[in-house]
Amino acid sequence: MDYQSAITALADPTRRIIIDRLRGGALPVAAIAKDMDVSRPAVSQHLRVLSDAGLLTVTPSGNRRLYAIAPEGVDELRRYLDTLWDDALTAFARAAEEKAKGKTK
Amino acid sequence: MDYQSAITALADPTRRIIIDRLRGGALPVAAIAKDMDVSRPAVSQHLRVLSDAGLLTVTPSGNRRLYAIAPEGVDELRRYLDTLWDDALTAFARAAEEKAKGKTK
DNA sequence: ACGAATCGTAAGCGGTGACTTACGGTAAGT
DNA sequence: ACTTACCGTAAGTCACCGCTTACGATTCGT
Repeated sequence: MDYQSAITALADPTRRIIIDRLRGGALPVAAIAKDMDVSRPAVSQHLRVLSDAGLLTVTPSGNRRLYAIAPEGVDELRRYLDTLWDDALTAFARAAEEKAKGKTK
Repeated sequence: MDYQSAITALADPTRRIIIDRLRGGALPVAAIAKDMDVSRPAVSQHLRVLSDAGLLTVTPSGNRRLYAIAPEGVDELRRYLDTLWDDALTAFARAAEEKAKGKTK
């Protein structure tokens, strides 16, 4: 369960832009860095972080390297948030119930 | 759609610990900061960030202030990750399909 | 009314992280 | 073979963020 590094990776705005650019499918580094307000090496560093977090897959294709979103990595985050959401809901429901009981007493 | 501040807030390890302590229900600041490796003011600052991100609700109760997880804030993150997950899956499937077609040709 | 408890905020400091420039390495084009 | 394109990495700088200490405000207890 390495959702920790995944959420840390997604905390950076630039990295979220990169992720958004990869929603349509795999892209090489140059295409990702095109028309972005940071340099290409900066994008490479971000891709490194995202890959280490398990959010991206890298497939060398001749001269270039194709980066794509790894569904499994995203799913880890999803599962963490699901448990958090469940606990929050049950706690919320119990608090409302106890508050109602306190009112009537 | 303020999932941006929510994911930034959850990026900090100390804030995730705070969130975990609130899974069972609402707690005052002193109870949250108890047996934690940071000072109470630090916890207050983190609670501030989490509240601003919409992840916590604050209800003043006399002398103390009760913090609880806000299900709606968590849900925003969930929805963001759901769309990301969907896009990642469709992109993954299409990539596999095109790769198969390339093989047969 | 006075002291204690609970909590938020201000000021200041230190460390981490994001960025740029510069460079090296590999593959493709001619 | 030589040049060009694509990409990762190293070194260095700088702003931001998390932490502590100190202080002030509000509320409870007696």
